[in-house]
Amino acid sequence: MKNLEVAQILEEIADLMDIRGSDAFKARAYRRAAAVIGNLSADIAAVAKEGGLEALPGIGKGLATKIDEIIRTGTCRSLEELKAEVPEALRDLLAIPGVGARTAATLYRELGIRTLDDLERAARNGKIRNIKGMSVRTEQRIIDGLARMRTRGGRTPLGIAKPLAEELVAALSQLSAVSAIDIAGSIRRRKEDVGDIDLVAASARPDEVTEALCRLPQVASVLAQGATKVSVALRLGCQVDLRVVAPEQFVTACHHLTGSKEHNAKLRGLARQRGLRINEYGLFRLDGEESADEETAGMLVPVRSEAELYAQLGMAYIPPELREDRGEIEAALAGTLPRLVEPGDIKGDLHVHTDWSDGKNSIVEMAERAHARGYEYIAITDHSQALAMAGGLGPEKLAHQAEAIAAAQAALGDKIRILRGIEVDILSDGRLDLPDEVLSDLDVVVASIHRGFHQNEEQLTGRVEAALKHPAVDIIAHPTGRLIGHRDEYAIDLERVFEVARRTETALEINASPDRLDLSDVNARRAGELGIPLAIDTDAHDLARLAEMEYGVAVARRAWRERDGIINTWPLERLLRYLKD
DNA sequence: GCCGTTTTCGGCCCGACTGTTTTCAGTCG
Repeated sequence: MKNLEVAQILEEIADLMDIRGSDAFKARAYRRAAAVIGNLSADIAAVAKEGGLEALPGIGKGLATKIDEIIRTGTCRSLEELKAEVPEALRDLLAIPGVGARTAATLYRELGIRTLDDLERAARNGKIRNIKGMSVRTEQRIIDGLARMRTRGGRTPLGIAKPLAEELVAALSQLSAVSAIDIAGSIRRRKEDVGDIDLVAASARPDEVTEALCRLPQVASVLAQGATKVSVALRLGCQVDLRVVAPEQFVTACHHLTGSKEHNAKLRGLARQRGLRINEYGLFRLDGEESADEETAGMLVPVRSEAELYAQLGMAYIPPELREDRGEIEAALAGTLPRLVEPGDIKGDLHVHTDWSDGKNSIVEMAERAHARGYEYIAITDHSQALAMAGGLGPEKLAHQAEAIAAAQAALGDKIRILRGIEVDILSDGRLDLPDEVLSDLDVVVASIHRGFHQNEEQLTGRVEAALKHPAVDIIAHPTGRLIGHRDEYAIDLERVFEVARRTETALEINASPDRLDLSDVNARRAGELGIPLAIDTDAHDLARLAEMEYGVAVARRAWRERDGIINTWPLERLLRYLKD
């Protein structure tokens, strides 16, 4: 039983409790435990075996017993009892923005709605508006929310899919039958969410490899199994396709299965013009004659790497993140591909939280970890006072924090520079949540919106515009407010934001949290092309999430960005000059 | 259900916003 699976079961219990109307604090305790286990680096089953569950924060006698039961049996009595009382399918309704536990319970009680289909039918037939406390507008919001969920349907966020894929690769690479194995598909291209996990293995004994995958503990069921290809469903609800090829076919198979489909199609057309043919089994010279549909027809042109493959087609190597047929093939032919920013270029993180607001770790801990990651600097940017629920800082607390930062700096010496910052709320009227003289005293001011999402486009854009024009503001964080698979961008005129950001030379953030990735690849590309400085920040609330920088860098790469356009690749001196201006 | 110790019971990040209401429940972060 994996940590994430245990966490999901605890989440399920909490959701069902909320719908049932149990004590909200009890449900919260389950959620807290789920989060603790989900973020745990140690294996929960091992912890349980050693009797260490109760040592974990938020887990006492009661939960420890239940977690034990879950690890042993895959479920627990209280979950089964809840399921008998509350239709499990009601949980799906919670995914709709604006529908919480109470609404879900009401919909079930009043209209017998259990599933998303039930809900849609009721909404379209105008049944919702008749419920006390609901209206035509509520009905419309539900219809809109449903439509959005459907288009997202079944996709897994990169932040979940990639670690899962890596786990499978680690397991399968142990096999003696496997000479090479790698992740392909949209995970390798670092798309923000993926339809399934694609793996490619090289082996002379393919059936041993496909068999091994089917037997992995993560696998719930086998969907299809052939000689060299197998599809399985994971217990976490994600599909995996594994393709096994001969070792000499590994490079071209990886390339083929990395895609995208559109990129490959264009590449194959180009190859054909040059008398070549590409498929998953290799690169072949056609020698004038069309020798039927035999896969291996023509003469094999050996390629030892993808770079060689692209070279054979007369173009520069195209990194996976660019393979979307968004102009990369033309650029590679012309030799004008950008030199993409790399994880190693990042010299600091300019948006992180500590235990001064809603973060988990101390200033020193965050700075130490940033140093361990090889950074030159880190900006401490806790929330401002308007976010009371996150323990936001007012002027006084901020002044105290300045002392703590100075002390941390003294303790760390010249290992890393700790910058004093704030993530200041852009209030509903566009003012900032702290006085100008407080903001101007800081090294880094990150401004962002945390409330009033439902304002109209004029209002929201106006707020961001006002923040951009504020002389103290250096970076606008998560500019569109989206949460991947959960909440759309709010109504904001990005073109206008870009125009003002360009004029004021204010940086826009690529928020690296896999929940956000905001700006998105497409928006970041547009911003970068306009010459707007970008900052890739993790918004980390604990040590582990500082590592999510890789996802932000991936977005920047998918956005065709080079190092120089990212302000936190700059050396400290240059960054400080920029922040001062 | 967890936690602390000024409390083994009674708190539990808590305020803003929204929409539907005439005083507030539900949702969100």
